[in-house]
Amino acid sequence: MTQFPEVMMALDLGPLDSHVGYLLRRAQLAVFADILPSLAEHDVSPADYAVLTVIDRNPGAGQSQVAETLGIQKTNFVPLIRRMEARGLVLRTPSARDRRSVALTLTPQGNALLADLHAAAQAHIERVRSHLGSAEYDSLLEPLQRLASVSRPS
Amino acid sequence: MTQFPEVMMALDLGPLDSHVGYLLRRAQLAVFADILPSLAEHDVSPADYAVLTVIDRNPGAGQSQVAETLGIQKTNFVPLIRRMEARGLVLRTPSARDRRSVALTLTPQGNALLADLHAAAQAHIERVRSHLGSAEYDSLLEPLQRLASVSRPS
DNA sequence: TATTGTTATACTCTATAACTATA
DNA sequence: TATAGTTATAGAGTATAACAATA
Repeated sequence: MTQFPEVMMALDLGPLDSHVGYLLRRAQLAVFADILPSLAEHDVSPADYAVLTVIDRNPGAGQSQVAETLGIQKTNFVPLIRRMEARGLVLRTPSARDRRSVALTLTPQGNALLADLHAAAQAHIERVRSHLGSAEYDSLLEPLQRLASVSRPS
Repeated sequence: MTQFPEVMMALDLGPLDSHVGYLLRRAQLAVFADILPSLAEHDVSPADYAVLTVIDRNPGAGQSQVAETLGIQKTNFVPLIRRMEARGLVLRTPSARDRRSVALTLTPQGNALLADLHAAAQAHIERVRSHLGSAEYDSLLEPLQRLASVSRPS
């Protein structure tokens, strides 16, 4: 016979426990919770990390291009990138061939910080990978890429 | 799920294109974007839908119990549940055996609305499923459940 | 002492409108 | 006309502190 548990009994989620949207949301929060402290040590948000990564891989790209790639509105991108410039992580240089746009590049400090962030991210990914098991982890990436590619801005 | 045309040349995402956290985030936004309009027609948020579902499956559960199950802080749960009560979707009855707590149940209107929401959710899930293919979709749920269960409150 | 529900509040994220200077 | 960047602002969503009533 089952006895009443001392801790609170979890409630029934019903159809939510196999709802892809609900599961994606909770899984994303759990995964972010794992890497958040490592990023916070460097005073960096997940969005900051993504921006630094994209600038590193696309030096000279314009603000709106970087913002749109990451699904960040250009209007919300301004304070984010300005803060990084103020921290000496990013260089904003007026483009010569299109004087409306600002070309983004990493400073040496930005590059050094990004190296630390990549290391932290790799350790984080290994934790997630070993939590799931390599096979299950690997099988996860492709479908997520297919879903993620839908949300690309027009 | 409708695919948006790509106007601009996409920048290189570097390691982000296989970063589980980044992919989970973008995938979650894409999937939510698909169901959001259907829910909005009923003036319901994803959180609202989840709350109604859990109350339906656990009639008489207390506020904090429902909130904690869904990872919502009890303090943020108050305006949410009060709005549902005001809309006539939820009944908040003082518990007899613990006069601190408020037992939650659905009204007939809440039940009727939830039926519509479940239908919309089912149609949404079918869109996602056919976008990914059944096999890939099915292979996605278990790892997501494993990840999502990490964030369950202790 | 601990827990349930509550208020007030602040902070982050995200969204919209409107502007400028360039193209 | 359209685009890159900007400002101001409003709305969500989420977080903490503190409290009253009850256990």
